[in-house]
Amino acid sequence: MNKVVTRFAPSPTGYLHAGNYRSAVFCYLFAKKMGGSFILRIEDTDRARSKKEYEENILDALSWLGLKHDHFYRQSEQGPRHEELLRKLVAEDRAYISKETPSKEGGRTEVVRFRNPGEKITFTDSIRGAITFDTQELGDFVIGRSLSEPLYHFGVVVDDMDEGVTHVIRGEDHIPNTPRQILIQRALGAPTPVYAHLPLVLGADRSKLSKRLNAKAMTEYRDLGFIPEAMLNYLALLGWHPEGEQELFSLSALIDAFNLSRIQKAAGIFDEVKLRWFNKEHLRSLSDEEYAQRLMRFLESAGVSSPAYLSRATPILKERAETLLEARGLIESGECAFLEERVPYPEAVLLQGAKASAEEVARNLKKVLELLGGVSKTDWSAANIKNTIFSYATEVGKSTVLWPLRVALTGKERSPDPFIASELLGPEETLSRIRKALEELPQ
RNA sequence: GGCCCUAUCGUCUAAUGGUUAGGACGGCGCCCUCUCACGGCGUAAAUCGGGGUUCGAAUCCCCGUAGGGUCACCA
Repeated sequence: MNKVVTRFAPSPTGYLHAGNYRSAVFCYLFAKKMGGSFILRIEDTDRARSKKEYEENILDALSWLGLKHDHFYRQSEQGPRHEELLRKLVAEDRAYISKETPSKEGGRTEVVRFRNPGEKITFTDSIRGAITFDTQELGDFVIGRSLSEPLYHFGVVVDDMDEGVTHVIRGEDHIPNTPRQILIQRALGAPTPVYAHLPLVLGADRSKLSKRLNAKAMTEYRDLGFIPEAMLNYLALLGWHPEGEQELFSLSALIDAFNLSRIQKAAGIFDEVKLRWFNKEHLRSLSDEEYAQRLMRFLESAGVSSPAYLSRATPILKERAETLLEARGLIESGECAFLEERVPYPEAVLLQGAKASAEEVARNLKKVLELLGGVSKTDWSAANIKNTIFSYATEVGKSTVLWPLRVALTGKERSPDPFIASELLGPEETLSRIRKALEELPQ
């Protein structure tokens, strides 16, 4: 069997949405699973609508997702080849120059039409099985505006042939295009690739994903603080399911598990809520260092400066934010500011949740100070701190110890627990803030 | 409208003739807990309808119905 070659062939006439990239994901996974190669082909034969900006966005999104192409083509650069084959078809009378009365603005008086033999075409779709069309009703469709201006169907067939594409994996909306393309293949003597038409990705309202109405550009998700691992994982599982119940996959695990036979036939809805779950999970599986790095880059690209305490805040952020944007929100709202400097608080807050007198709280904080003094600086971890304090706290009433301790450290009614706060603050700062709290209490 | 595709909890899906129809997200409830968050446990929730075939149908066939796609000198 020939080496597998798949291609993702978007046209740069707008920002691509999740459905488009889901096709790219499947093409990529299948090619890599089979040890084959993955082609990126920009279909820019419509010079009027194609824009460099959109092409760059596609490249940007694909590289963000980690889908590296093995070959890159720009359809507009195949002009001479397309013209050569278009002329060949005309010479063989499989196509002809047709006189037209332009039906709309800018219409030509001459176009190239395919001489349609009008036979029934049956092809086997790897996802849906046999599909039959009667191509009679297609008529002699147009394949070129002129001999030097090929149209979509012709360009696709020539390029797939020349690039050695063996598997065409694309959206279901291309099913009706397939018989025309097979007709052109036969006229050209080109092989017919294996077709796999993917179910569509729908918006929350069950309508087709549309850039204007309900779909974000892929790069917008990056700006919203989603990480590529999560997006890739989510996209792969939208319309495909591996054996077993595992849901969290890395790119290489996806390649390993992927196959065409477990692809869904029915359309699926793009659900941002589930995407958020994947994002949270993948964010958590990052090391603290990696997490801090990504968040720093995220803040930088948004023009926000990273606070000095950012890397220490990671454990807190990981627990509380599902996206990098939420992490940014926590930083900006001062959620972790206590790591930077002591946050002042009214005395009432210190006592509020303790439900105890100032004298009792002072006594407890002194005791905590004494206990913590016995913890070695090299063993200064949340677990050790908890062990050290907990039995005393339990004995005298947890809320009378832990609440004021936590407020002394974080200055807030609601915050991370005092153990993790102590760890992140370090021994000197922790002890100093407890002393400070004691000074402010009536003796 | 013609042609084509599809149909399991709200959503993503498992079960390829025999299961109390399973899992995940979300929802709800309980627990954990000094607060907030995290987490743990539990729970409600589905085979579009009607006919066949079969001892037996979510699964196979037919007919409906519903949804979607497509019918360009766009891709």
